[in-house]
Amino acid sequence: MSVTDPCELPADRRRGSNFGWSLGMVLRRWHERVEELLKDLPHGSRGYHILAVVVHEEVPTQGALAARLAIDRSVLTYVIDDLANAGLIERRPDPQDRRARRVVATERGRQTLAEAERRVAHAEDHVLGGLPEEQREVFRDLAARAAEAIHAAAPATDPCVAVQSVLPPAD
Amino acid sequence: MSVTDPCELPADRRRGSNFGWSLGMVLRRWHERVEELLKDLPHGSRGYHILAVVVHEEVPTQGALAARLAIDRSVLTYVIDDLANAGLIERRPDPQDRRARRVVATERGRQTLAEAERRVAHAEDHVLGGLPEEQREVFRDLAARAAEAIHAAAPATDPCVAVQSVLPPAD
DNA sequence: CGCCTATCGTTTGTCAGACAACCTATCTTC
DNA sequence: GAAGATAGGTTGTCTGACAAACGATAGGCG
Repeated sequence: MSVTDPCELPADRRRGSNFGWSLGMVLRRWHERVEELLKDLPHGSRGYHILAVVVHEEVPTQGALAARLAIDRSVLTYVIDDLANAGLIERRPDPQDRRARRVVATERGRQTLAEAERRVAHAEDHVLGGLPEEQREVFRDLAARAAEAIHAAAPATDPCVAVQSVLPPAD
Repeated sequence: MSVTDPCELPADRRRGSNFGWSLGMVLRRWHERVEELLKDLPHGSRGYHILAVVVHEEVPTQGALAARLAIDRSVLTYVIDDLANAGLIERRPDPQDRRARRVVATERGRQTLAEAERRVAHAEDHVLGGLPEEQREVFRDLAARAAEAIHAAAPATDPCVAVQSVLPPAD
């Protein structure tokens, strides 16, 4: 096993952009940790995100919630079911529109979220352990702002990308 | 779990740490874009990452490659198959160990990667369009370093996490 | 009012990717 | 050379994402 040490590559640039890989790596680890921590929160990190939005933001309907989190409506259905069964949120009929359901947090839900957030914050520090303290905050902040911007510009459509082969023409 | 958290969280994070969501958001968009751009590179971003490592780093064997990218060996098998079929890399028997295969890039593979990297870099700027120019580089850099650290500390095991319910005791 | 279309939430089915288990060929050790 | 370890490959299972269809209700319009 004589591996040329990968650390001897000084030029970051030479290795090309491994941004996608890096993000995937960090996210995967985040997921592992959080999923472990929130084992008995219904649907783990999924449930966590949803609960967080329900508690912290005033999101009128399930549809709006799906839009806010950029997840599929059909997913919301059963996650909310289970969060409701766990007594963390409630699904109430909207008096103005009987098609819609308003999702509100229970007190238990609020408590649970608070505890979950403590744990997740801790886990995140662990995940970002490779970065010095102050840079973690920077990273988190940049991620949040990048994500927010992406989410705002939701339609992923960008007609200006001319789809053309990466491959050089066959000789 | 005594909780006067030593690291008093800034009010910013009271809104809940949506770090995981943010990362997911950015990564998802990255994926969409890149997958589109590299449509005819076998296995898209997957093939891209593998090709990048094969070209830029001296990775001895398939197993080492899998370890480097932290992906499953069984995935490598067919991705490499297809990259090889596309004439981008070659799988050569290792003269020292006939079990092992050395994976080397072809000239065509190198050209293809160069083109792919151009496109991906462009796409990434687009994905990070919500951040001002100089912060994008910071973000990329932090991501890379965080990921590298995570990858170095590969075993996700952390015995210090006491698995305990997030939910408050049922009344 | 009766009809038409859009929207909300839900259900169902399909598909791809992740991962474990197993297999064969080869190397290493004793 | 027999036993166990390791490289690569194959197979099967399971999960999660997503599309499509559905019932219920709202709003517009004749």
